[in-house]
Amino acid sequence: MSSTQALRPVERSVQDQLAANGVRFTGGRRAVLGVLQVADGPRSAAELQQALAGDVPVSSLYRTLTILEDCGIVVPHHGLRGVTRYELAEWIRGHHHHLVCTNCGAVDDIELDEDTEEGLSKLVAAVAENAGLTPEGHTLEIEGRCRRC
Amino acid sequence: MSSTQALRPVERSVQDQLAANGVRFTGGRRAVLGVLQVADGPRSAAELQQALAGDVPVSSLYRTLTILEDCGIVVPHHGLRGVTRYELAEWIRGHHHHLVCTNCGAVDDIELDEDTEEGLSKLVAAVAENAGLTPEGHTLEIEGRCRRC
DNA sequence: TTCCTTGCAAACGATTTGCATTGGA
DNA sequence: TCCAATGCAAATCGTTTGCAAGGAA
Repeated sequence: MSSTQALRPVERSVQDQLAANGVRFTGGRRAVLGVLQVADGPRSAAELQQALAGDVPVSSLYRTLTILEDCGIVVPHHGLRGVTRYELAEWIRGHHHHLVCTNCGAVDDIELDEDTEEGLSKLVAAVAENAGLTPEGHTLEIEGRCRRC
Repeated sequence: MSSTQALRPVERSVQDQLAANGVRFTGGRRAVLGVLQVADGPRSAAELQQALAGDVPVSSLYRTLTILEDCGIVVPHHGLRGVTRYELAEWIRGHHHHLVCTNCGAVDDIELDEDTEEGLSKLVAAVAENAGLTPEGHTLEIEGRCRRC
């Protein structure tokens, strides 16, 4: 079957982005992308491996993640205990922030309402200018105990 | 000589805090504290080792950092490539945020003015409550190219 | 003397890399 | 066919831990 035909818009954009870098959109990469698309927060290589039924070697996972990061499809998030978790880039997933559990390290996405986010952006711009630096982005993390902890 | 007499206020508080945990304020711990006091951003174990002239074993450094963290003297910051950097806790260093260079990974401290910080705190409280989580803290990171990059 | 602290080396967990094989355009 | 992609195993890197020696109260 022609997988090109069945592509959803996001996958189409990703495929284009990969193609622009001379990289193929293979089954393994598609699978990782699929998990990240339905995830409610960043995922580590180990978590991805589990989500993918466990028969994917870690080396391939890390290579996939590195490629996707280089192509601007995913971004890394460095959380508790040196574990790196990945999530879809902002142009795919939208801008958002994180709730980080200080106990178990779980990370959940949150979106701020428009007014709040606009206020935050202005704040960031002002502070960055003050520091003589061009802001490329910002991250707000709120720390606390998640419901399970 | 009596080192107790020469203690600056910060060191006095730290000593008290350590004593409350049944922990001594030894030379090694004093040295690490000294480096962090003059640092303009979080420092990793490797960076501390270099700053300390290199003759301190890493295991001791990590143990020192763990102890200081347990006693609430320093807090960890997880940055690029899974490296953990430590900085003095807020009650010593004051509440602040970070400028992170997207190119070289350097982290600089920044302080927001009072109004801005108050606005941010309210925002955090509102968002956290909305998410059913008690906020214990927040981190705002502004990303961009630092002056050198 | 009694613990706390330190040093050294081995152990660990996350991530990376070399190399041979597989697979798609 | 040709080069990217994958699997496996070994290597690396940051960090942790067991154990014996050193030190302060």
